[in-house]
Amino acid sequence: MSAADQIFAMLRESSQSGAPLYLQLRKSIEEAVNRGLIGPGDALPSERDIASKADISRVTVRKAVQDLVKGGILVQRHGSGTFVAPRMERVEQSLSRLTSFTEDMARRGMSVRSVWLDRGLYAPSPDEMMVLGLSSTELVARVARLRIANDTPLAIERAALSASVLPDPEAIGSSLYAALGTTGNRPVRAVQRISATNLGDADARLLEVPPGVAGLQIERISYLASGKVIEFTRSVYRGDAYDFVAELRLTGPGEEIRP
Amino acid sequence: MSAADQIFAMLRESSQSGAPLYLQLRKSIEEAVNRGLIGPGDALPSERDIASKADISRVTVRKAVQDLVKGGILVQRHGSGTFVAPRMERVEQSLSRLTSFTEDMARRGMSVRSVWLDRGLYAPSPDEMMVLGLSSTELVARVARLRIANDTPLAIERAALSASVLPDPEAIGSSLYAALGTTGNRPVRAVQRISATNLGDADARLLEVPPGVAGLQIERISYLASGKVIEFTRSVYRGDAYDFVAELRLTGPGEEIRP
DNA sequence: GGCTATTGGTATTTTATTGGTATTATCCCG
DNA sequence: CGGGATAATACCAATAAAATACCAATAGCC
Repeated sequence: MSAADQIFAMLRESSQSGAPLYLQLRKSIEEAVNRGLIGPGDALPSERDIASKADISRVTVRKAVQDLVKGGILVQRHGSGTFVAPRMERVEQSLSRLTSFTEDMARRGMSVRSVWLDRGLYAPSPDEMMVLGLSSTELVARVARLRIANDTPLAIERAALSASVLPDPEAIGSSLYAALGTTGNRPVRAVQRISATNLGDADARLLEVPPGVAGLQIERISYLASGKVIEFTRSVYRGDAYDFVAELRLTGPGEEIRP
Repeated sequence: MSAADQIFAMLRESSQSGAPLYLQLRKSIEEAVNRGLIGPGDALPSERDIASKADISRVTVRKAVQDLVKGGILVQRHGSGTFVAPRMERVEQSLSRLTSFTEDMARRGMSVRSVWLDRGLYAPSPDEMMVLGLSSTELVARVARLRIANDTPLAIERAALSASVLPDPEAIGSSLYAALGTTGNRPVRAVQRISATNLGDADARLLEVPPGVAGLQIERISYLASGKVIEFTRSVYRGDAYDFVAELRLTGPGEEIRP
């Protein structure tokens, strides 16, 4: 059975799903590539061949193929054909996003849980008054938790918010942002600072590592659409067990595709 | 059980409560999002589908959905569907910006200079052969330098490239990327990994800090348009004197949903 | 070298499905 | 009795999915 036939076989299997045709086809091709049925440099059948064999329109085939070209999985050459892109390593698209802790860990197949270290209303510290724009008569809501993946403590998150946007810290569910969303106080922008620090005694004990071990420290200030500061967060991640991955892209001229 | 079914299951559970229908539905959807049963970018069933399955009017469904849209939890696109709102995403940062140590420091008003630690052609290590796709007969170009701002050593950068793209490491001027650009080997994409590490003896001595101090470690793999790996870099920054700032923002609707 | 079949590239249109809106009926509570 | 919240009906408008027809570049043959 030829590699091309494998695509059609997979396509027939999924033909009951009710999903859009181009999505089914895209998935079939993607799988054929991922399983190595067709390797880098191999040619796909022509768009017209795929269309007639699968009994769908060529434009629909094209839509599927185009998506994969945009994703860097396939390469097309006018007048020549469509080929599997000759790359050695494909980057998951999710890497381009700075994901939340829970999402990120779930993607790595880890079970995640949190332990509350602190949840309550306090008189604000001078720092908090300044960053959050509070007066000395207002209160600050502090939320701190230990994040645990597969029974290994990975991070300590400490957030400070104005009590006016989070009057009842005890009522937070699993997501702080979801709780803010229901009251219409959703942040739309944030500035984040990543640095390295040696863990202090208290934090090291919580993270179950010796004091002095390197940790990633992330400070974040979140803003509402109005520009008002809504949240200040300082998190510390165990340096040996967690790291941040980012994908960068250069845009502009010179993006010609290799012959 | 599909994510959509989860919503209906929760809805049935609460159907005895006597609360208004749209409140029950709103809560069901909210919980499904908070628990991660449906993640950012995922589509909800159409309003008509929800209405018929839950056996309530579409306007009632709409009332519930609208509340969540106002709260920023969901996003609707006319003619397209209802989706879970995207979370904060990283603002695109140009490759040159992150790598250009010189520029970054100049912006902070510091004088910058570099000291070459190593520049030459070597037989590749197994790691380098694998990442760069070299055979054992090819050579690898290694470039290492100590970056100094205001007479304080701040970072050690070690890069490895195929000798075919950088035949003469000695000829590099101030910018590695400029040297690559002139030979047509400009990277268009890079994947970068940020983590924390305790500095070893050698690196600590170069950076003039005690051994064991926390450092930011950045590993980067750069790709050409063809997908070929062109460069592998590992840099260590002094954690106490340098940090990375990233701006995040909430992207609006209209982005491509998971290819 | 030039012709031609074959390849990908593009514009336009049709149709089904989606969210958006105005109007009306109903219930509860003061 | 009225006012607000709740819910249902019927219709409008935007979008995406898919098909048709045609344009343009490449490869390969003569």
